[in-house]
Amino acid sequence: MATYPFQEIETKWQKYWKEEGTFRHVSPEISTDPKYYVLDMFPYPSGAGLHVGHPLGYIATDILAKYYKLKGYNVLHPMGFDSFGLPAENYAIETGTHPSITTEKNIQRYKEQLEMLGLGYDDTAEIRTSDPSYYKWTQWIFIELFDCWYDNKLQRARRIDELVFHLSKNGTENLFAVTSIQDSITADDWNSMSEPEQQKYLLNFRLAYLSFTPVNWCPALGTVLSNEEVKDGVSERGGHPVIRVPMRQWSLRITAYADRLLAGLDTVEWPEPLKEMQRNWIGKSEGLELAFEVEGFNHGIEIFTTRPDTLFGVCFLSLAPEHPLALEISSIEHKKSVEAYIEKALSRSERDRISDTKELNGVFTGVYAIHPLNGNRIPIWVADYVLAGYGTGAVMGVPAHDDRDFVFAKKNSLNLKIVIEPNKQHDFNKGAWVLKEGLIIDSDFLNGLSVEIGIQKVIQTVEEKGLGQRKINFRFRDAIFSRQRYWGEPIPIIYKDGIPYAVSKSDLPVTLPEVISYKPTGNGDSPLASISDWVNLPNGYQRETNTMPGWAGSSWYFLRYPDSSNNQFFCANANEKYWMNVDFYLGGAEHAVGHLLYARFWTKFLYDLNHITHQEPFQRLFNQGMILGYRYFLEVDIERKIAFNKPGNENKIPKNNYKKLEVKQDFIDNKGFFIKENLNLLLERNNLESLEWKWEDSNTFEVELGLYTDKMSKSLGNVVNPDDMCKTYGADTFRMYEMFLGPLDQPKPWNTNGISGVHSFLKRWWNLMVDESGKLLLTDEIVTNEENRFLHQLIKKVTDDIEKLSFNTTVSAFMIFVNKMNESKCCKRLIMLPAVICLAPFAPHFAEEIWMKAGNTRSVFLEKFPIYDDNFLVSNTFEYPIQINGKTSNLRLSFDINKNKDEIGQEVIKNEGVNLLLKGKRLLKLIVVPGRIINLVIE
RNA sequence: GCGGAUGUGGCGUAAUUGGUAGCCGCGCCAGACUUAGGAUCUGGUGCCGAAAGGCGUGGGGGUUCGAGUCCCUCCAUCCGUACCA
Repeated sequence: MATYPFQEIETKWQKYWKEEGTFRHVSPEISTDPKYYVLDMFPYPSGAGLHVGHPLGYIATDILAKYYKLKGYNVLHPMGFDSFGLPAENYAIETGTHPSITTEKNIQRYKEQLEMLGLGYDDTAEIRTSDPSYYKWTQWIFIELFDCWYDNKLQRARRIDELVFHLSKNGTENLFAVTSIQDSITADDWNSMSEPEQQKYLLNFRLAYLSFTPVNWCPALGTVLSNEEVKDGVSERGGHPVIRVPMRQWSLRITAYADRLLAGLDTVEWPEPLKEMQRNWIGKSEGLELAFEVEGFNHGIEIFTTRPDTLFGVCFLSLAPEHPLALEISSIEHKKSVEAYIEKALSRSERDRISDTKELNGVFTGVYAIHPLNGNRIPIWVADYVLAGYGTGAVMGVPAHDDRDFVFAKKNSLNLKIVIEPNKQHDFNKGAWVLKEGLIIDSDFLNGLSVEIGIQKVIQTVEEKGLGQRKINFRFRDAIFSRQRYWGEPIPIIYKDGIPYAVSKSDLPVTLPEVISYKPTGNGDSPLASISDWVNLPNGYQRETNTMPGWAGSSWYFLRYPDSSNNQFFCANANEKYWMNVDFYLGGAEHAVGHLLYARFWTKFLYDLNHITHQEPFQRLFNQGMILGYRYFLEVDIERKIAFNKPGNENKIPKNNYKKLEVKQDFIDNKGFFIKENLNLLLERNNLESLEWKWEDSNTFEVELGLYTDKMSKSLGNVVNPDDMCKTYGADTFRMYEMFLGPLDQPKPWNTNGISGVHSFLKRWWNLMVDESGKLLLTDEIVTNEENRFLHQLIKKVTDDIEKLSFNTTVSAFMIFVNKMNESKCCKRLIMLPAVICLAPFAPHFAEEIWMKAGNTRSVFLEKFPIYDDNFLVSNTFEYPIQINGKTSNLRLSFDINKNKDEIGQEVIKNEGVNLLLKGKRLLKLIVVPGRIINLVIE
């Protein structure tokens, strides 16, 4: 029997494709074909190399790319590396190795692995974010952001020049700009400002701006993080605590684009849950902003509410600890306690804040506000459940109709006033009535109105009286853009007397200088700050020493691939117009609110400046499910010193006695059972006394372990590499097996149990077509209708399934096909060669080898994908299952496919077998669904 | 709390979108070839039952001639998010 020489053919064709450039894209100047741009999410080249989870998506996009190529498209399927980032830098801090060296090594390893899998990435398009020829353009885009402001009326970014012109003519009159300040100025005010004053003022408008705001400071990483990089109060990378401290930082005014980021979601084909996550993250809410006067002060406190209908139910006001008026208004006798409270609240870490979200504490300021509509006196409190960064940093407390206000009022013995009539069962001793149902009561001119109408009426009244206005707020914040780290893009800014100016575009890139130490200084300066001859320019100016965050380079990289070596522009217009946007983008859902939001923002911004022609970067997006790793544990009772032979004892023994001991691979035999002799060693590893232990069942030799499934990660030690699999079974088997595992979007634990089945399928196909001497057995015999039907069923299935990304079912369709062909030992040219073309996207080396053996001289990927013919798919009879009252019987009756309902019905009634089934019962109804089923309804 | 997803044999899964539940593969059982098998081939394999037959898509209810699929309700698991006024 011939062996299937996968090792030999895989290296052979990988080399051939590389030399021939088979999978390179064609420039739009030359190509007349439609384009197809497939993209994988940008990987960070980590030192661990690829694990089996990464290729899942890469294989899927590779199949798409190869399929579309066979369909006649000009395909761009590139790969690059998001090569700036913390791991390489942390490694540099530990070892002194320059991050670029580590990064280069890791990239080489990634590339080898990708090639080993037969992934046909276009090597001419490869990019790296840490390459100066790339980050030159990242810096260039930053300068464009610095040079723009956002016009709310035109709903687009405009040049700062135009803003300056407007200010000099009209001041802020008729200016609908997104800005950090509320004050209005006149043209005279503007014109009388000095140059530094003007520049300072303009920072309130620039889309890349410098501001002094509370930021997520991570002492362990020595850097500031964006909201998207903080999870549960700790850093997403490394899990270090994060605290809020005010610092001078670069931010990007992404909030200006909030509405367009929301609206754009309706134009793209993304999974609905992902769109929903972005909508929630942006968090648009409509409400009323209004001012309460403060007794004894001449300025009021602005609050924001989405429930203005409950305005008459206000029992207190709460200010965020950071609120500028919090201390100022406090009465003399309360000043001390307020001060102490604020100090304590501000020094708390984010994690502490989160850990007691149920505890709503606060402190009374000793002063009262005046209700703007009924003149009532309302106590003002300071409370840290009020966030400084949202709305106005102050809220009106309506304990009867808001959960938090209810808890706060109860804790601090404040009043509760009911202004919406709840349903009868509701008990105000137990909680607030928060539903927007019921009629308004005790509220002057609102009495008897519904919530919905009440809201509109209050807003209208308040606006008429000039007390406040309708307002839309967004949950998400401007993105903090500076990092106090070494291994990132330098921010292209220089300071003249403390005022930031953009580096001239002709001086880009601002390259990263060499440093002696990669360590963050810990006082908020980046390592760059210590290189004084880099920082201090000959003309007396200073360079910005912060670097850009990890997401800077990935926010526009998809625009670079179509023209990756252009050094005149980030992407020539013709190339951008032809290739963008990305037809198919595949990656994990973890980028939902970070990368995907920033990339959309930069795309819209570049569109506003006419640099590109598309507003949305990714037309169709798909999230692959994560591949999970297994870890194993053994259950023990530490009190009675018993080890269990089977998992599932958690609830059988007292909680304090129960323990799960993690078992590493070295204590597990090749059937997955625990090796009993290792019990003592395991106990010692877990620092347990190992004497006198017993097995629950000492007679059974096999010990089943419990399973944890979690994300594959180096730290959990559950990572599986594709390398060994590829060596044993070959890349084609590995590719098909990963696809065979199940639907692409479902998370699934990695499990190699089935890989031999996929491998023997390929072997069967090989043996069907190739004899022992390696010669192809193709024949030119006449093809039967049945064989044609099997072939065309296959073509149809593959075509349909690829469009749906249902690759697992495609693999099984190939298996069914080969099983059928094997039954008759069919090796006919007209059947087998089209099937090989179908297989090519999935098992490219296998297909290429057979294709070339068949006497062809150019790659199978230069062929045309076969098209199925419906005429071969239909058979002329259908075997109807016969149901009695909806239950399927054993009886089957064949009828011509073209026979209509009535004809079939007539014959069914006459049929002997049917009458036997009826057992003499009366037939009430006969249902015939042509091509599907026959159902007899009897009494 | 809120939002989303998922639940089908021992396991991974499939089901023409309301029409024969369990395709394909793993595992398991039996057999063939073999010095040997973690190779290959053949047959079997949802569960209960000797069989006839009955039961069966997380649980309960409903719509329908007919429900894995639609509706209501409950449960479990996973993911995201969290004081957003």
